[in-house]
Amino acid sequence: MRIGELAEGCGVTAKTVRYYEQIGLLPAPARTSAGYRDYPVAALSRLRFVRTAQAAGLTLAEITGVLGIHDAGASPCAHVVALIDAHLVEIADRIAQLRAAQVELEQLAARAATLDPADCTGSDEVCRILTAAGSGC
Amino acid sequence: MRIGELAEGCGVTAKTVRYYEQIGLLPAPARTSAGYRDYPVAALSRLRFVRTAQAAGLTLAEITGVLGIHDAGASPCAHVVALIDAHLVEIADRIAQLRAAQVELEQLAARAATLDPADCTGSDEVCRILTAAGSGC
DNA sequence: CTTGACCTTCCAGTCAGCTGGAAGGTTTAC
DNA sequence: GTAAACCTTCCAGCTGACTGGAAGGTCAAG
Repeated sequence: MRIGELAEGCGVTAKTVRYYEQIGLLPAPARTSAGYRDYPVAALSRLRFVRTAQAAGLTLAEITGVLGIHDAGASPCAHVVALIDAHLVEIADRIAQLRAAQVELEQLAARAATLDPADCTGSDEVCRILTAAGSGC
Repeated sequence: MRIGELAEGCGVTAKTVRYYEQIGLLPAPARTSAGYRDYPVAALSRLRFVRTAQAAGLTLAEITGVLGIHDAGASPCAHVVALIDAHLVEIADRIAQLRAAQVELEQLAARAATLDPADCTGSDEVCRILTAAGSGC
């Protein structure tokens, strides 16, 4: 199978496949006499796995790790479960952060509605909507 | 005021201040005879504004825009309100995405609990926990 | 007078995951 | 035979917000 066929079969570009090979995510395939990459059918399922794992939120580095464990003949289950748990924690954190930002921005929007632009132009401050906001720094 | 003092006064590094100047976020200050940057006290409030706006979720490019409007003598209120609204939409989208990912991962974790690693080692698949997951590709 | 903390410029790299383009070789269809 | 579609390598760039380091100049304290 040539690279374009493999790529199309998984919804990626040939460029992406070469990139995956370059970073060690996919093994270097055999070559035809003309130097074209010649993939076995099994490459399809490996690449599909990569996309699936990526869709589940794993990074390419993590997927490389999972594949490495698999290729070493071991079962990556425990590793995968740990990765999933770690990602769940990350996602929960990120949602909490976004929620906080949301509350903050909604307050700013509410504040903006009470301000008259005409009151701001002469001010030293850049923008009164934002100035008193974070109060960090 | 020297760069280190300004930076420390706002909880950033001198490198960051130079970077902000480089991308046009902060104006180039006066220099001492030795070539050191010499900031007016007002630089503190401008830099603080940058950090506040950043904490509110605005990108440096957006903050540059807000400052530009201010420096041109206009009131950036309407612009700021539009930015805030846009960010609220973005945040809502992002939270929805994360929630979907969360549900997906929780299902995977639940599935993992029902699988026996011993069943996997001999398989052609890389990992049964993930394989049937996304079903995309 | 020397030590150390501070400052300067410039160049390059980090993270992640690709993507674009140049310059050239191969295969396939008409 | 020729045009289009495919393949190859290599190098560079993108996003965003910095950060690291080299090589050198300056300032304040003891």
